[in-house]
Amino acid sequence: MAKDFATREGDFPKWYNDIVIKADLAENSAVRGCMVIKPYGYSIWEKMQAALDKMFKDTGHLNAYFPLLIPKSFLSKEAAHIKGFAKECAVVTHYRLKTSDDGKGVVVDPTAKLEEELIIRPTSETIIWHSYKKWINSYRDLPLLINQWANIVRWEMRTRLFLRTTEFLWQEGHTAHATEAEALEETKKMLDVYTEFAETWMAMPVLKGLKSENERFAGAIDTYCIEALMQDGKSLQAGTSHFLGQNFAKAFDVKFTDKSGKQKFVWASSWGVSTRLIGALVMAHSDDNGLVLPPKLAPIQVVIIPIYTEKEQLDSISERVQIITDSLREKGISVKYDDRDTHKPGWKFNEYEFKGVPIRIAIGPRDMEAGTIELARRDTLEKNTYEWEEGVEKIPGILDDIQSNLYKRALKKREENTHEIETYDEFKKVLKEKGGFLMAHWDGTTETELKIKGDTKATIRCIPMEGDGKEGKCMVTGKPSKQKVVFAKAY
RNA sequence: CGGGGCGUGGCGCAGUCCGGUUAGCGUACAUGGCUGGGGGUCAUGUGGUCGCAGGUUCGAAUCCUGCCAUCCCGACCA
Repeated sequence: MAKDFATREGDFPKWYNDIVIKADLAENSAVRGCMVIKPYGYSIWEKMQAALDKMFKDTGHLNAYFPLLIPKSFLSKEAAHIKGFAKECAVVTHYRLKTSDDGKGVVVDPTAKLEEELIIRPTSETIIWHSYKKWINSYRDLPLLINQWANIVRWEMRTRLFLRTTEFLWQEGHTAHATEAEALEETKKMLDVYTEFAETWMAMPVLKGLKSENERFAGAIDTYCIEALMQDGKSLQAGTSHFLGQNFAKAFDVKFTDKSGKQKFVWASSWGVSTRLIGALVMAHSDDNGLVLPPKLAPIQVVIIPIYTEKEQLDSISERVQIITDSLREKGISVKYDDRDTHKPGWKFNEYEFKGVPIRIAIGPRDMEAGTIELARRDTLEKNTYEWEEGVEKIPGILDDIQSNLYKRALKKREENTHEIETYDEFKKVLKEKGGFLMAHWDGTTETELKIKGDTKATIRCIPMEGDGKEGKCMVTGKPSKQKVVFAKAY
Protein backbone atom coordinates (compact mmCIF):
# COMPACT_ATOMS: atom_id res chain seq x y z
CA MET A 1 0.00 0.00 0.00
CA ALA A 2 1.09 3.55 0.39
CA LYS A 3 4.72 3.68 1.32
CA ASP A 4 6.53 6.57 2.93
CA PHE A 5 3.30 8.39 3.64
CA ALA A 6 2.10 9.42 7.04
CA THR A 7 -1.08 7.86 8.40
CA ARG A 8 -4.04 9.65 9.94
CA GLU A 9 -3.50 7.91 13.23
CA GLY A 10 0.24 8.53 13.29
CA ASP A 11 0.51 12.17 12.33
CA PHE A 12 -2.62 13.82 10.99
CA PRO A 13 -1.13 17.16 9.93
CA LYS A 14 1.68 15.40 8.09
CA TRP A 15 -0.79 12.99 6.50
CA TYR A 16 -2.78 15.95 5.21
CA ASN A 17 0.29 17.68 3.86
CA ASP A 18 1.59 14.52 2.20
CA ILE A 19 -1.68 14.06 0.37
CA VAL A 20 -1.80 17.62 -0.89
CA ILE A 21 1.78 17.43 -2.13
CA LYS A 22 1.91 13.88 -3.42
CA ALA A 23 -1.52 13.89 -5.03
CA ASP A 24 -0.23 16.92 -6.90
CA LEU A 25 -2.91 19.32 -5.70
CA ALA A 26 -0.58 22.17 -4.69
CA GLU A 27 2.89 23.10 -3.56
CA ASN A 28 4.55 25.86 -1.63
CA SER A 29 5.74 28.82 -3.64
CA ALA A 30 8.65 31.21 -3.56
CA VAL A 31 6.48 33.58 -1.55
CA ARG A 32 6.06 32.68 2.07
CA GLY A 33 2.51 31.66 2.86
CA CYS A 34 1.39 31.57 -0.76
CA MET A 35 0.78 28.34 -2.65
CA VAL A 36 0.87 27.20 -6.23
CA ILE A 37 -2.33 25.37 -7.06
CA LYS A 38 -1.27 22.70 -9.53
CA PRO A 39 -3.42 21.54 -12.46
CA TYR A 40 -4.95 18.58 -10.65
CA GLY A 41 -5.88 20.70 -7.65
CA TYR A 42 -7.10 23.51 -9.83
CA SER A 43 -9.35 21.10 -11.75
CA ILE A 44 -11.13 20.35 -8.50
CA TRP A 45 -11.55 24.08 -7.89
CA GLU A 46 -12.94 24.51 -11.41
CA LYS A 47 -15.49 21.78 -10.73
CA MET A 48 -16.47 23.50 -7.50
CA GLN A 49 -16.71 26.84 -9.26
CA ALA A 50 -18.88 25.45 -12.03
CA ALA A 51 -21.34 23.88 -9.59
CA LEU A 52 -21.50 26.90 -7.29
CA ASP A 53 -21.70 29.38 -10.12
CA LYS A 54 -24.71 27.60 -11.53
CA MET A 55 -26.37 27.61 -8.13
CA PHE A 56 -25.72 31.34 -7.78
CA LYS A 57 -27.14 32.05 -11.23
CA ASP A 58 -30.15 29.86 -10.51
CA THR A 59 -30.86 32.00 -7.45
CA GLY A 60 -30.76 35.19 -9.48
CA HIS A 61 -27.19 36.41 -9.03
CA LEU A 62 -24.89 37.91 -11.65
CA ASN A 63 -21.11 37.97 -11.68
CA ALA A 64 -19.07 41.16 -11.75
CA TYR A 65 -15.51 42.12 -10.94
CA PHE A 66 -14.17 44.83 -8.63
CA PRO A 67 -10.58 46.03 -8.14
CA LEU A 68 -7.90 44.16 -6.26
CA LEU A 69 -6.65 47.42 -4.73
CA ILE A 70 -8.74 49.36 -2.25
CA PRO A 71 -8.01 52.93 -1.12
CA LYS A 72 -7.01 52.88 2.51
CA SER A 73 -9.70 55.40 3.42
CA PHE A 74 -12.47 53.07 2.16
CA LEU A 75 -11.52 50.36 4.58
CA SER A 76 -11.82 52.63 7.58
CA LYS A 77 -15.37 53.77 6.82
CA GLU A 78 -16.96 50.94 8.75
CA ALA A 79 -15.52 50.87 12.27
CA ALA A 80 -15.91 47.19 13.16
CA HIS A 81 -14.77 46.14 9.70
CA ILE A 82 -11.43 47.94 9.83
CA LYS A 83 -10.86 46.78 13.37
CA GLY A 84 -11.20 43.18 12.27
CA PHE A 85 -9.00 43.37 9.19
CA ALA A 86 -6.38 46.04 9.97
CA LYS A 87 -3.90 43.55 11.39
CA GLU A 88 -3.71 41.42 8.28
CA CYS A 89 -3.61 43.85 5.37
CA ALA A 90 -0.92 44.07 2.71
CA VAL A 91 -0.34 47.68 1.74
CA VAL A 92 0.83 49.12 -1.56
CA THR A 93 2.82 52.30 -0.98
CA HIS A 94 4.72 52.89 -4.25
CA TYR A 95 4.12 52.48 -7.96
CA ARG A 96 7.61 52.37 -9.47
CA LEU A 97 10.98 50.65 -9.18
CA LYS A 98 14.31 51.90 -10.37
CA THR A 99 17.78 50.49 -10.93
CA SER A 100 19.78 50.54 -7.73
CA ASP A 101 22.84 52.75 -7.41
CA ASP A 102 25.26 49.85 -7.80
CA GLY A 103 23.41 48.87 -10.99
CA LYS A 104 22.91 45.29 -9.83
CA GLY A 105 19.27 45.27 -8.91
CA VAL A 106 16.13 47.28 -8.46
CA VAL A 107 14.93 49.36 -5.53
CA VAL A 108 11.69 51.12 -4.74
CA ASP A 109 11.76 54.59 -6.25
CA PRO A 110 11.16 56.90 -3.29
CA THR A 111 9.83 59.61 -5.57
CA ALA A 112 7.00 57.30 -6.62
CA LYS A 113 5.20 57.25 -3.31
CA LEU A 114 1.42 57.01 -3.51
CA GLU A 115 -0.48 59.90 -2.04
CA GLU A 116 -2.96 57.46 -0.54
CA GLU A 117 -1.83 53.90 0.13
CA LEU A 118 -3.77 51.08 -1.46
CA ILE A 119 -4.78 47.94 0.42
CA ILE A 120 -4.81 44.58 -1.30
CA ARG A 121 -8.38 43.41 -0.68
CA PRO A 122 -8.83 41.15 2.34
CA THR A 123 -12.52 41.13 1.30
CA SER A 124 -14.39 43.51 -0.98
CA GLU A 125 -17.27 45.00 0.97
CA THR A 126 -15.85 48.51 0.96
CA ILE A 127 -14.87 48.82 -2.69
CA ILE A 128 -18.17 47.23 -3.72
CA TRP A 129 -20.32 49.45 -1.53
CA HIS A 130 -18.56 52.46 -2.97
CA SER A 131 -19.96 51.37 -6.35
CA TYR A 132 -23.34 50.44 -4.95
CA LYS A 133 -23.85 54.04 -3.89
CA LYS A 134 -23.81 54.95 -7.57
CA TRP A 135 -25.85 51.97 -8.70
CA ILE A 136 -28.71 52.24 -6.25
CA ASN A 137 -31.18 55.11 -6.33
CA SER A 138 -34.65 53.62 -6.35
CA TYR A 139 -36.50 50.60 -5.02
CA ARG A 140 -36.54 49.64 -8.71
CA ASP A 141 -32.78 49.01 -8.49
CA LEU A 142 -33.32 46.45 -5.76
CA PRO A 143 -32.56 43.77 -4.94
CA LEU A 144 -29.03 43.99 -6.28
CA LEU A 145 -27.58 40.49 -6.40
CA ILE A 146 -23.89 40.36 -7.32
CA ASN A 147 -21.17 37.76 -6.97
CA GLN A 148 -17.49 37.97 -7.78
CA TRP A 149 -14.83 35.29 -8.20
CA ALA A 150 -11.56 36.69 -6.97
CA ASN A 151 -8.32 36.28 -5.09
CA ILE A 152 -7.80 37.98 -1.76
CA VAL A 153 -4.89 38.49 0.62
CA ARG A 154 -4.91 38.18 4.38
CA TRP A 155 -1.49 38.34 6.00
CA GLU A 156 -1.65 35.26 8.19
CA MET A 157 1.03 34.39 10.68
CA ARG A 158 0.97 30.69 10.08
CA THR A 159 -0.25 29.08 6.91
CA ARG A 160 -1.22 25.62 5.72
CA LEU A 161 -1.86 24.56 2.14
CA PHE A 162 -5.49 25.29 1.21
CA LEU A 163 -6.61 25.65 4.83
CA ARG A 164 -4.97 28.98 5.48
CA THR A 165 -2.78 30.73 2.95
CA THR A 166 -1.85 34.36 2.60
CA GLU A 167 -3.50 34.60 -0.80
CA PHE A 168 -6.50 32.49 -1.61
CA LEU A 169 -9.22 32.17 -4.22
CA TRP A 170 -12.86 32.54 -3.34
CA GLN A 171 -16.20 33.89 -4.34
CA GLU A 172 -17.90 36.68 -2.50
CA GLY A 173 -21.55 37.55 -2.94
CA HIS A 174 -22.70 41.06 -2.07
CA THR A 175 -26.38 41.88 -2.11
CA ALA A 176 -28.52 44.90 -1.35
CA HIS A 177 -32.21 44.80 -0.46
CA ALA A 178 -35.08 47.14 0.32
CA THR A 179 -36.04 45.49 3.58
CA GLU A 180 -34.44 43.82 6.55
CA ALA A 181 -36.54 40.72 6.03
CA GLU A 182 -35.39 40.34 2.43
CA ALA A 183 -31.72 40.72 3.33
CA LEU A 184 -32.07 38.19 6.12
CA GLU A 185 -33.87 35.81 3.79
CA GLU A 186 -31.03 36.15 1.28
CA THR A 187 -28.44 35.48 3.99
CA LYS A 188 -30.18 32.25 4.93
CA LYS A 189 -30.91 31.26 1.34
CA MET A 190 -27.20 31.39 0.47
CA LEU A 191 -26.34 29.43 3.57
CA ASP A 192 -28.73 26.79 2.23
CA VAL A 193 -26.98 26.91 -1.13
CA TYR A 194 -23.66 26.26 0.60
CA THR A 195 -25.19 23.45 2.61
CA GLU A 196 -26.54 21.82 -0.50
CA PHE A 197 -23.20 22.19 -2.24
CA ALA A 198 -21.28 20.70 0.67
CA GLU A 199 -23.61 17.76 1.07
CA THR A 200 -24.53 17.00 -2.53
CA TRP A 201 -21.28 17.78 -4.31
CA MET A 202 -18.62 17.39 -1.66
CA ALA A 203 -20.45 14.53 0.10
CA MET A 204 -19.61 16.35 3.31
CA PRO A 205 -22.26 16.77 5.99
CA VAL A 206 -22.32 20.19 7.62
CA LEU A 207 -23.96 21.83 10.61
CA LYS A 208 -25.76 25.07 9.89
CA GLY A 209 -25.66 27.68 12.56
CA LEU A 210 -25.15 31.17 13.83
CA LYS A 211 -21.77 32.42 15.00
CA SER A 212 -21.35 33.79 18.51
CA GLU A 213 -20.54 37.49 18.79
CA ASN A 214 -16.90 36.61 19.27
CA GLU A 215 -16.64 34.71 15.99
CA ARG A 216 -18.75 37.09 13.93
CA PHE A 217 -17.51 38.69 10.70
CA ALA A 218 -16.10 42.18 11.21
CA GLY A 219 -18.93 44.51 10.23
CA ALA A 220 -21.81 42.03 10.31
CA ILE A 221 -24.92 42.00 12.50
CA ASP A 222 -25.06 38.23 12.30
CA THR A 223 -22.77 35.63 10.76
CA TYR A 224 -24.20 32.28 9.72
CA CYS A 225 -21.92 29.39 8.88
CA ILE A 226 -21.60 25.80 7.88
CA GLU A 227 -19.22 23.74 9.98
CA ALA A 228 -17.82 20.36 9.02
CA LEU A 229 -16.10 17.82 11.23
CA MET A 230 -12.73 16.59 9.98
CA GLN A 231 -11.36 13.09 10.61
CA ASP A 232 -9.09 14.27 13.40
CA GLY A 233 -12.05 15.57 15.40
CA LYS A 234 -11.45 19.23 14.61
CA SER A 235 -14.05 21.49 13.08
CA LEU A 236 -13.63 23.44 9.89
CA GLN A 237 -15.67 26.47 8.92
CA ALA A 238 -16.57 25.67 5.34
CA GLY A 239 -18.62 28.71 4.41
CA THR A 240 -20.11 31.87 5.86
CA SER A 241 -23.09 34.05 5.08
CA HIS A 242 -23.41 37.43 6.76
CA PHE A 243 -26.40 39.59 7.50
CA LEU A 244 -24.86 43.05 7.35
CA GLY A 245 -27.90 45.05 8.36
CA GLN A 246 -27.46 48.66 7.26
CA ASN A 247 -23.88 48.93 8.48
CA PHE A 248 -22.26 49.29 5.06
CA ALA A 249 -25.18 51.25 3.62
CA LYS A 250 -24.68 53.83 6.34
CA ALA A 251 -20.89 53.81 6.04
CA PHE A 252 -21.10 54.41 2.28
CA ASP A 253 -24.34 56.37 2.29
CA VAL A 254 -26.30 54.00 0.09
CA LYS A 255 -29.94 55.09 0.12
CA PHE A 256 -32.90 54.42 -2.13
CA THR A 257 -36.26 56.07 -2.63
CA ASP A 258 -39.09 53.72 -1.75
CA LYS A 259 -42.53 53.58 -3.39
CA SER A 260 -43.85 56.29 -1.13
CA GLY A 261 -40.95 58.59 -2.00
CA LYS A 262 -39.07 58.19 1.27
CA GLN A 263 -35.27 57.90 1.44
CA LYS A 264 -34.09 54.74 3.17
CA PHE A 265 -30.80 52.94 3.72
CA VAL A 266 -30.58 49.57 2.00
CA TRP A 267 -30.11 46.26 3.80
CA ALA A 268 -27.26 43.95 2.90
CA SER A 269 -25.78 40.48 2.91
CA SER A 270 -22.42 39.01 1.92
CA TRP A 271 -21.34 35.39 1.67
CA GLY A 272 -18.32 33.41 0.62
CA VAL A 273 -16.55 30.11 0.23
CA SER A 274 -12.91 29.63 -0.72
CA THR A 275 -10.28 27.19 -1.91
CA ARG A 276 -10.27 26.11 1.71
CA LEU A 277 -13.04 23.76 0.61
CA ILE A 278 -10.39 21.68 -1.14
CA GLY A 279 -8.66 21.21 2.20
CA ALA A 280 -12.00 20.23 3.69
CA LEU A 281 -12.55 17.71 0.92
CA VAL A 282 -9.17 16.12 1.60
CA MET A 283 -9.68 15.87 5.34
CA ALA A 284 -13.27 14.67 5.12
CA HIS A 285 -12.85 11.58 2.94
CA SER A 286 -9.26 10.59 2.34
CA ASP A 287 -7.60 7.53 3.86
CA ASP A 288 -4.13 6.14 4.49
CA ASN A 289 -3.85 5.17 0.82
CA GLY A 290 -4.24 8.77 -0.26
CA LEU A 291 -6.85 11.12 -1.59
CA VAL A 292 -10.47 10.01 -1.95
CA LEU A 293 -12.61 12.22 -4.16
CA PRO A 294 -16.38 12.29 -4.52
CA PRO A 295 -17.22 11.50 -8.17
CA LYS A 296 -19.05 14.79 -8.68
CA LEU A 297 -15.86 16.76 -8.07
CA ALA A 298 -13.24 14.32 -9.35
CA PRO A 299 -11.30 15.69 -12.34
CA ILE A 300 -11.04 12.13 -13.62
CA GLN A 301 -13.95 9.85 -12.72
CA VAL A 302 -12.75 6.69 -14.41
CA VAL A 303 -9.22 5.70 -15.31
CA ILE A 304 -8.49 2.79 -17.62
CA ILE A 305 -5.20 0.94 -17.36
CA PRO A 306 -4.12 -1.60 -19.97
CA ILE A 307 -2.00 -4.57 -19.01
CA TYR A 308 0.10 -6.09 -21.76
CA THR A 309 3.45 -7.44 -22.70
CA GLU A 310 3.39 -7.03 -26.44
CA LYS A 311 2.32 -4.29 -28.76
CA GLU A 312 -0.29 -6.52 -30.43
CA GLN A 313 -1.95 -7.03 -27.05
CA LEU A 314 -2.00 -3.30 -26.39
CA ASP A 315 -3.52 -2.67 -29.81
CA SER A 316 -6.41 -5.02 -29.28
CA ILE A 317 -6.96 -3.69 -25.74
CA SER A 318 -6.92 -0.11 -27.05
CA GLU A 319 -9.55 -0.99 -29.61
CA ARG A 320 -11.91 -2.18 -26.92
CA VAL A 321 -11.04 0.75 -24.66
CA GLN A 322 -12.02 3.12 -27.45
CA ILE A 323 -15.53 1.65 -27.40
CA ILE A 324 -15.65 1.92 -23.61
CA THR A 325 -14.44 5.53 -23.44
CA ASP A 326 -16.87 6.60 -26.19
CA SER A 327 -19.72 4.99 -24.32
CA LEU A 328 -18.77 6.56 -20.98
CA ARG A 329 -18.18 10.00 -22.43
CA GLU A 330 -21.60 9.86 -24.05
CA LYS A 331 -22.96 9.49 -20.55
CA GLY A 332 -21.04 12.59 -19.42
CA ILE A 333 -18.41 10.67 -17.48
CA SER A 334 -14.80 11.89 -17.58
CA VAL A 335 -12.45 9.09 -18.54
CA LYS A 336 -8.71 8.85 -18.85
CA TYR A 337 -7.02 6.04 -20.73
CA ASP A 338 -3.47 5.78 -19.46
CA ASP A 339 -1.63 3.80 -22.11
CA ARG A 340 1.77 5.24 -21.34
CA ASP A 341 4.45 2.65 -21.84
CA THR A 342 6.78 4.48 -19.47
CA HIS A 343 5.11 3.24 -16.31
CA LYS A 344 4.07 -0.22 -15.23
CA PRO A 345 0.48 -1.14 -14.35
CA GLY A 346 1.26 -1.51 -10.66
CA TRP A 347 2.81 1.92 -10.58
CA LYS A 348 -0.27 3.37 -12.25
CA PHE A 349 -2.63 1.60 -9.84
CA ASN A 350 -0.91 3.29 -6.94
CA GLU A 351 -0.70 6.62 -8.71
CA TYR A 352 -4.43 6.88 -9.39
CA GLU A 353 -5.35 5.45 -6.06
CA PHE A 354 -3.28 8.12 -4.37
CA LYS A 355 -4.93 10.75 -6.51
CA GLY A 356 -8.38 9.59 -5.49
CA VAL A 357 -9.80 8.60 -8.88
CA PRO A 358 -13.18 7.00 -8.00
CA ILE A 359 -13.15 4.07 -10.44
CA ARG A 360 -10.31 2.18 -12.06
CA ILE A 361 -10.75 -0.22 -14.95
CA ALA A 362 -8.00 -2.71 -15.69
CA ILE A 363 -7.94 -4.71 -18.91
CA GLY A 364 -5.29 -7.34 -19.61
CA PRO A 365 -4.79 -10.36 -21.84
CA ARG A 366 -6.81 -12.59 -19.49
CA ASP A 367 -9.72 -10.15 -19.73
CA MET A 368 -9.48 -9.99 -23.49
CA GLU A 369 -9.67 -13.76 -23.64
CA ALA A 370 -12.59 -13.95 -21.21
CA GLY A 371 -14.34 -10.81 -22.47
CA THR A 372 -14.16 -9.12 -19.07
CA ILE A 373 -12.90 -6.00 -17.30
CA GLU A 374 -11.85 -5.48 -13.71
CA LEU A 375 -13.48 -2.59 -11.84
CA ALA A 376 -11.94 -1.23 -8.65
CA ARG A 377 -13.63 1.45 -6.57
CA ARG A 378 -11.58 3.90 -4.55
CA ASP A 379 -13.88 4.36 -1.57
CA THR A 380 -14.03 0.70 -0.53
CA LEU A 381 -10.98 -0.58 -2.47
CA GLU A 382 -13.22 -3.42 -3.73
CA LYS A 383 -12.35 -5.13 -7.00
CA ASN A 384 -14.82 -6.98 -9.17
CA THR A 385 -14.64 -8.57 -12.59
CA TYR A 386 -17.56 -8.16 -14.98
CA GLU A 387 -18.39 -9.17 -18.52
CA TRP A 388 -17.09 -6.02 -20.17
CA GLU A 389 -20.26 -4.51 -21.62
CA GLU A 390 -22.10 -5.17 -18.40
CA GLY A 391 -19.29 -3.56 -16.41
CA VAL A 392 -19.46 -0.41 -18.50
CA GLU A 393 -23.24 -0.26 -18.00
CA LYS A 394 -22.75 -0.43 -14.24
CA ILE A 395 -20.36 2.51 -14.00
CA PRO A 396 -22.85 5.40 -13.68
CA GLY A 397 -24.56 3.54 -10.88
CA ILE A 398 -21.29 2.81 -9.12
CA LEU A 399 -20.27 6.47 -9.32
CA ASP A 400 -23.59 7.44 -7.72
CA ASP A 401 -23.08 4.79 -5.10
CA ILE A 402 -19.58 6.08 -4.27
CA GLN A 403 -20.94 9.61 -3.96
CA SER A 404 -23.65 8.57 -1.51
CA ASN A 405 -21.40 6.13 0.31
CA LEU A 406 -18.87 8.88 1.01
CA TYR A 407 -21.60 11.08 2.40
CA LYS A 408 -23.00 8.32 4.59
CA ARG A 409 -19.56 7.41 5.83
CA ALA A 410 -18.76 11.02 6.74
CA LEU A 411 -22.13 11.46 8.41
CA LYS A 412 -21.61 8.32 10.46
CA LYS A 413 -18.20 9.58 11.58
CA ARG A 414 -19.74 12.88 12.58
CA GLU A 415 -22.49 11.18 14.54
CA GLU A 416 -19.99 8.97 16.32
CA ASN A 417 -17.96 12.03 17.21
CA THR A 418 -20.75 14.28 18.41
CA HIS A 419 -21.08 14.19 22.18
CA GLU A 420 -23.83 15.47 24.48
CA ILE A 421 -22.17 17.22 27.40
CA GLU A 422 -23.71 18.21 30.73
CA THR A 423 -20.86 19.36 32.98
CA TYR A 424 -17.68 21.33 32.44
CA ASP A 425 -15.55 18.49 33.83
CA GLU A 426 -17.13 16.11 31.36
CA PHE A 427 -16.54 18.69 28.63
CA LYS A 428 -12.80 18.87 29.35
CA LYS A 429 -12.50 15.11 29.60
CA VAL A 430 -14.32 14.34 26.33
CA LEU A 431 -12.51 17.13 24.49
CA LYS A 432 -9.16 15.79 25.59
CA GLU A 433 -9.88 12.10 25.03
CA LYS A 434 -12.13 12.13 21.98
CA GLY A 435 -12.43 15.57 20.38
CA GLY A 436 -15.25 16.07 17.91
CA PHE A 437 -18.36 18.19 18.26
CA LEU A 438 -19.33 18.82 21.87
CA MET A 439 -22.93 19.88 22.43
CA ALA A 440 -23.24 21.87 25.61
CA HIS A 441 -25.23 24.62 27.29
CA TRP A 442 -23.70 28.11 27.34
CA ASP A 443 -24.96 31.28 28.95
CA GLY A 444 -24.58 33.38 25.80
CA THR A 445 -21.80 35.66 27.04
CA THR A 446 -18.48 36.34 25.35
CA GLU A 447 -16.88 36.25 28.77
CA THR A 448 -17.81 32.60 29.31
CA GLU A 449 -16.86 31.69 25.77
CA LEU A 450 -13.40 33.20 26.21
CA LYS A 451 -12.93 31.43 29.52
CA ILE A 452 -13.70 28.10 27.86
CA LYS A 453 -11.34 28.96 25.01
CA GLY A 454 -8.63 29.91 27.47
CA ASP A 455 -9.07 26.71 29.49
CA THR A 456 -9.47 24.23 26.66
CA LYS A 457 -8.75 25.85 23.25
CA ALA A 458 -12.24 24.84 22.15
CA THR A 459 -14.46 27.52 20.66
CA ILE A 460 -18.13 27.82 19.86
CA ARG A 461 -18.38 26.70 16.28
CA CYS A 462 -22.00 27.66 15.97
CA ILE A 463 -25.36 27.98 17.61
CA PRO A 464 -27.15 25.34 15.54
CA MET A 465 -30.22 26.33 13.55
CA GLU A 466 -31.57 22.81 13.68
CA GLY A 467 -30.94 22.14 17.37
CA ASP A 468 -33.32 20.40 19.77
CA GLY A 469 -34.26 23.77 21.29
CA LYS A 470 -34.20 22.40 24.83
CA GLU A 471 -33.41 24.88 27.59
CA GLY A 472 -30.85 24.20 30.28
CA LYS A 473 -28.09 25.72 32.37
CA CYS A 474 -24.66 26.89 31.26
CA MET A 475 -22.08 24.19 32.05
CA VAL A 476 -19.66 26.84 33.37
CA THR A 477 -21.75 29.50 35.13
CA GLY A 478 -25.06 27.70 35.72
CA LYS A 479 -26.92 30.61 34.20
CA PRO A 480 -29.90 29.87 31.94
CA SER A 481 -29.27 28.69 28.35
CA LYS A 482 -31.85 28.57 25.57
CA GLN A 483 -30.27 25.66 23.72
CA LYS A 484 -27.08 23.67 23.45
CA VAL A 485 -24.37 25.05 21.20
CA VAL A 486 -21.58 23.30 19.30
CA PHE A 487 -18.07 23.46 20.72
CA ALA A 488 -14.94 22.09 19.04
CA LYS A 489 -11.32 22.74 18.41
CA ALA A 490 -11.17 24.41 15.04
CA TYR A 491 -8.96 24.91 12.01
C1' C B 1 7.81 39.75 17.84
C1' G B 2 9.57 35.78 21.76
C1' G B 3 11.61 30.23 22.13
C1' G B 4 13.72 26.08 19.26
C1' G B 5 15.47 23.55 14.73
C1' C B 6 17.44 23.31 9.91
C1' G B 7 20.33 24.99 5.34
C1' U B 8 24.99 19.51 1.38
C1' G B 9 22.77 17.20 -6.87
C1' G B 10 15.41 17.92 -8.49
C1' C B 11 13.50 15.71 -3.60
C1' G B 12 14.83 13.23 1.21
C1' C B 13 19.17 12.73 4.09
C1' A B 14 24.45 11.11 6.12
C1' G B 15 29.10 13.43 6.90
C1' U B 16 30.11 18.67 10.95
C1' C B 17 31.25 17.11 17.67
C1' C B 18 37.23 15.48 16.83
C1' G B 19 39.48 19.94 9.81
C1' G B 20 43.14 15.88 5.77
C1' U B 21 43.30 13.17 -1.31
C1' U B 22 38.45 12.45 -6.45
C1' A B 23 31.89 14.92 -0.79
C1' G B 24 28.63 10.05 -0.02
C1' C B 25 23.66 7.37 0.30
C1' G B 26 18.41 6.71 -1.02
C1' U B 27 15.16 8.39 -4.57
C1' A B 28 14.32 10.87 -9.05
C1' C B 29 16.34 11.64 -14.01
C1' A B 30 18.85 9.50 -18.90
C1' U B 31 20.16 5.02 -21.97
C1' G B 32 19.82 -0.23 -22.75
C1' G B 33 18.42 -5.40 -21.38
C1' C B 34 15.16 -8.78 -18.93
C1' U B 35 10.15 -7.62 -17.41
C1' G B 36 4.72 -6.26 -17.20
C1' G B 37 -2.70 -8.53 -13.25
C1' G B 38 -0.39 -3.56 -6.99
C1' G B 39 5.18 1.50 -6.67
C1' G B 40 9.83 -4.85 -10.71
C1' U B 41 15.07 -5.74 -11.72
C1' C B 42 20.21 -5.51 -13.60
C1' A B 43 23.86 -2.56 -15.92
C1' U B 44 25.72 2.11 -17.41
C1' G B 45 25.38 7.35 -17.04
C1' U B 46 24.07 12.89 -16.10
C1' G B 47 23.74 16.13 -12.17
C1' G B 48 26.61 19.51 -6.23
C1' U B 49 31.00 26.96 -6.24
C1' C B 50 28.23 21.94 0.74
C1' G B 51 22.84 29.15 2.04
C1' C B 52 25.98 34.02 1.54
C1' A B 53 30.21 37.10 3.11
C1' G B 54 34.51 37.43 5.83
C1' G B 55 38.17 35.15 9.20
C1' U B 56 41.56 31.07 11.37
C1' U B 57 44.74 27.25 8.91
C1' C B 58 49.67 24.25 4.80
C1' G B 59 44.51 22.57 4.16
C1' A B 60 37.43 24.22 5.78
C1' A B 61 31.00 21.09 4.25
C1' U B 62 33.56 20.59 9.15
C1' C B 63 36.32 25.73 13.58
C1' C B 64 35.13 31.40 14.49
C1' U B 65 32.18 36.06 13.31
C1' G B 66 28.28 38.42 10.79
C1' C B 67 24.22 38.13 7.52
C1' C B 68 20.31 35.66 4.81
C1' A B 69 16.70 31.91 4.05
C1' U B 70 13.38 28.44 5.80
C1' C B 71 10.51 25.28 9.18
C1' C B 72 8.20 24.17 13.99
C1' C B 73 5.98 26.06 18.94
C1' G B 74 3.07 30.74 21.14
C1' A B 75 -0.37 35.50 20.13
C1' C B 76 -4.15 36.27 14.85
C1' C B 77 -7.43 33.90 11.40
C1' A B 78 -11.97 31.77 5.75
